Amino acid sequence: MVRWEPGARDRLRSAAIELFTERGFEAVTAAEIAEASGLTERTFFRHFADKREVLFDGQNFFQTVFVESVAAAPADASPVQTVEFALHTAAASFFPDERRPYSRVRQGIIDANAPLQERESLKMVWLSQGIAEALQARGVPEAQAALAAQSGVTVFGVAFTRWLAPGEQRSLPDLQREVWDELRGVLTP
Amino acid sequence: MVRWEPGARDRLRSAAIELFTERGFEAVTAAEIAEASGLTERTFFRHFADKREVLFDGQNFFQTVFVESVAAAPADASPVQTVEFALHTAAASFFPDERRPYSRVRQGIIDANAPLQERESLKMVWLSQGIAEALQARGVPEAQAALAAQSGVTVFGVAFTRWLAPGEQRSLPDLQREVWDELRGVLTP
DNA sequence: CACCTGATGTCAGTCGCTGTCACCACCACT
DNA sequence: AGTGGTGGTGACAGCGACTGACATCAGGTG
Repeated sequence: MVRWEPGARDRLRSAAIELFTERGFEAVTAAEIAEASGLTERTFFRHFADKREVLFDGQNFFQTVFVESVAAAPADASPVQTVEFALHTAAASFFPDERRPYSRVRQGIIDANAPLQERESLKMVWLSQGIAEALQARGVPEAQAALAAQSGVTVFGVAFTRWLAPGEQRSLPDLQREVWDELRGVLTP
Repeated sequence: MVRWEPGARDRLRSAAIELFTERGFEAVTAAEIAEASGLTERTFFRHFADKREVLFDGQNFFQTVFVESVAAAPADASPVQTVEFALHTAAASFFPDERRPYSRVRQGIIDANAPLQERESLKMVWLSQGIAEALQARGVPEAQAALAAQSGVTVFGVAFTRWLAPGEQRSLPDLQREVWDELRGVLTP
């Protein structure tokens, strides 16, 4: 026997997604998510810093993979090539095609609620800053690092949206390659 | 004689900035801002959708100028040239050098508080979306529009940060031209 | 067996924010 | 002059997000 049912965090997360899908983010209280998981509101806030974070804590792991992949890129790669490599690596490991249905559900919840979009956009800023720092650790000057990192986040954002589009079959890394080419084409006419 | 003291909105905004600067965003309640303005908390929330918005409602005007400048760009300009033109126009009219001290104070408040950074990053997303829509209205395909718009927001962000740096003397439009060149250099080695 | 540890429950409290109703100058119209 | 509409405001009650403080309780450790 165990002290408590294990996996409280996971139970809270899946209960939250289920309830948000049914009734929308705003119409669900933290206490309800906790109750649906057999826990109390106070315990919910011990696992997640706030109600929105229950949808975003996985993103921290993605950022970790991304930043580590920057450090693992070939030493002779240019800043942008480094970001391309890291973005490809992180996307391939974190967003396999099996994850697409879950990502669509999650994105549907976010797209329906402005406060969730705020959190999402801030996480993208942090991702960009994390990549820029990792580039600087490789000796890239700050200005180039910030621009290469932000371009990588731009490409990720556009490619990710395309990946979630109904009927889309291509993998996220494939779409990222496509968007990189489009970005270069747009900026150099 | 007037019914009420006019300029309630402006009084709330300047009282808020003063209090935030003294004690930080979190340590100031909406009721205190209202009281310092000779109003009630309820009236504060009639003028601003939430406590953070008191620092961001001016940004809506910037976006309006930006989007209208996209429509006013020369008809033969490429998507990126259109964004460059609009960014230059909006920055010149909305961020003259006289505004730099105020912008520094405001940015200092935002940089010290994560929820404010969330709002700021969401406004940048909206700005990007607004520009992309204006480009599409000019006949630019969606994919190119999104990438050109997002690149413009990237350039604005980097240039704006540089504009606020201590000792920086150059104008925001000048810095934006510089960053555009850097971005092209980073992406096309 | 006593003690420590860590996840949880309980409770009270603050603050952001909202709905509702009343008030009260000013304005327009008759 | 009277009548009614309008819009900014005050007063009040209430909900939900979040926090601090303290108690509980089962398991591991010595």
